Amino acid sequence: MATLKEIARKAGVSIRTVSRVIKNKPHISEKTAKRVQKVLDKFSYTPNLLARGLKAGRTNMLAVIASSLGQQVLTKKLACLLNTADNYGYKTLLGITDGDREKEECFVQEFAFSCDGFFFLSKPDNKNLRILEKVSKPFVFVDVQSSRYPCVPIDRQAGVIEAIEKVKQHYKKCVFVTPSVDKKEPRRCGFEKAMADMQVRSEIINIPIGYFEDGYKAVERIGNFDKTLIVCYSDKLAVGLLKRLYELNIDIPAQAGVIGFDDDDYTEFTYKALSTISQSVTELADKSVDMLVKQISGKKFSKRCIVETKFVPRQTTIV
Amino acid sequence: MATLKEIARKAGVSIRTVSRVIKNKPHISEKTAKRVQKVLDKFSYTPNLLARGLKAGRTNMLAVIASSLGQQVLTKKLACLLNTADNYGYKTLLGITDGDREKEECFVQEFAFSCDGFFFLSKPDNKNLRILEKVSKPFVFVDVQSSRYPCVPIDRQAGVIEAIEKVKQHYKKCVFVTPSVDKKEPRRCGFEKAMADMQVRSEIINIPIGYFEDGYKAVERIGNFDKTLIVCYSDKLAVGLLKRLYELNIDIPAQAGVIGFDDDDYTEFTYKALSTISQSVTELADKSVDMLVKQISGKKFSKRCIVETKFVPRQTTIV
DNA sequence: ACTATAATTGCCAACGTTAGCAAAAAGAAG
DNA sequence: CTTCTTTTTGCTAACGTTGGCAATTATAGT
Repeated sequence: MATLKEIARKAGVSIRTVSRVIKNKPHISEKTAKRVQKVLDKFSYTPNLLARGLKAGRTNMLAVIASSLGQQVLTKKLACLLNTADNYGYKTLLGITDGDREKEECFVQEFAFSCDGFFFLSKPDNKNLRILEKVSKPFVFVDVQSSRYPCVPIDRQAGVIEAIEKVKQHYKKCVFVTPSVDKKEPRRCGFEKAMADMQVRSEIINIPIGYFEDGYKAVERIGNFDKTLIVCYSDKLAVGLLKRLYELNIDIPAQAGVIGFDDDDYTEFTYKALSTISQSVTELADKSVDMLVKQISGKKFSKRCIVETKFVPRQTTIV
Repeated sequence: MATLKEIARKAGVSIRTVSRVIKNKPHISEKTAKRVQKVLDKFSYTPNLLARGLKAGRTNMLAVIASSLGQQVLTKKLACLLNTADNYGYKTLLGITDGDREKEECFVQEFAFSCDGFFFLSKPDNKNLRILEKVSKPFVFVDVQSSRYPCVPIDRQAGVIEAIEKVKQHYKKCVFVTPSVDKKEPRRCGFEKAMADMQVRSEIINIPIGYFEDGYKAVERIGNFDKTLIVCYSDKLAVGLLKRLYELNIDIPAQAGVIGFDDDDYTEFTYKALSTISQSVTELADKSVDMLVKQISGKKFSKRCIVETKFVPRQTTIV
């Protein structure tokens, strides 16, 4: 862990000269450059990024604030974000908040000087917005809809509508299972819009959370299965539900069709491969990183950039 | 983003005094302290951690170098690590290498000054060990067995032996399905040891990778199912396999028993809940963080600290 | 050989924080 | 009103890097 100063001494030149070699700046003779380079290599010099960051006022690091790593899609988004950021030459700090706004605030403050910008994999909120204002660093809300702040939302509503459109003719009744009570939640809206132009019975079932178990239990509340299409808020929900349908010996996809959301990797290998709605995670990452990097470098950028979803029909729906 | 200097000016005192207030140091009158605190609050001062780190030579950050975020267990380990580190007062840098040793090297160099120590969620290797020596920062290999370096290995062998012991009396034949060709791989060793004292036929089936699909395909190579116990290298493998067994209408757990490894969250909700071998992820994180923090603070620490596994019997084995 | 010009190199302050030490102010004792 | 002690406060250098500017050296032109 040699410093510039030590290298300079060993090479018999000044710090300034070593710095020039490192930064590949002109105004240096080839001979000196070579000699210095040799010493640099020998001691395998690594620049101190703290010092650099302090001097430059920028660090080439981005921070990701996420609420958890429990959801597979979320992890996928994170992985893509890191990968894309790396391709843009940015390293990454990670803060997991467990949904705790205090922690979120704390991370933002801690990271404020150590990074050039923030990604939020959680919803905006008065608290984090106020903090963000204080630290005045660029930020992007990933997978969030907002009219006021830079964001890259996912069009879940369209995904649900597309899926239902593609399979509706085979079913006589449609059920939407969701843990969200928010009437504006996009998946729910999608379901309701799709129902509007259909002559079938429909129902919305609210369940506690969105976990496997809740799906499993939700089956009892759906009642009879006679060409019933079950649209689920998440894949986890759908997979739990699927297990109960197996136990009840219900014929899938004839008696009951099931559609999940997220395209988790295991859904292709449930006993009946789950039809689901997939989000383009790489596109999400690309757009988010692009938006943040543009902000950082002061370029023009559009504050909102929608990512599409896609219906992936498999064995739990009739095509 | 006010600095000490600005605060000092606004409060009409010197930098040194402000610093004293921030660090809660003595030799300051209560009156002055209060006045300064007020200004600090007003401008919501946040210390510049780059400057602090530079001065102090330590940053209260740890770096995690992981090969990928694709595996659910790996993500769980990462999440626990971050959480535990946070409880110890350490923030975290994250580097995903995709198994690329070059990238690994690059991350270590980049993070060298920005963190106080490293976690490796990947195997040791001449390359990373050499780099680590150069940067001379403490490190811990998480979920890795090594006799020379600080590590927290998981006793997979014992897990497999325990699981087979508990169910063996019900089966006439045992099969181990693995993507690893390494004869020393702990799960394989466990299988072979367990077989040694059994009067049953046994077989090891090697498959390309360890993904769902490979498990699905492996079924054809197992042949007939007459009280056959299938022990899998991973849950993904087991779940893929399970799907094929469903399609072939094989009675589980009577005709075929299946045991996975990892305890991924979806395994509880496959059509037959998967019996699996679980790793204590929190214990792994606790021990790893403890080991690294002790190293950093120069305390004594044991270089090796084994984490146990536990058989979780569910519906795919006869108990 | 002697300037004039160009090429190469080095000094130094700054980024924001910290802590040792010295200076100043306040209080106590004579 | 001194003098001595104690408390409070401020000056300053350092951490490693960077870049402006000045200083030095080499090169060319007379």
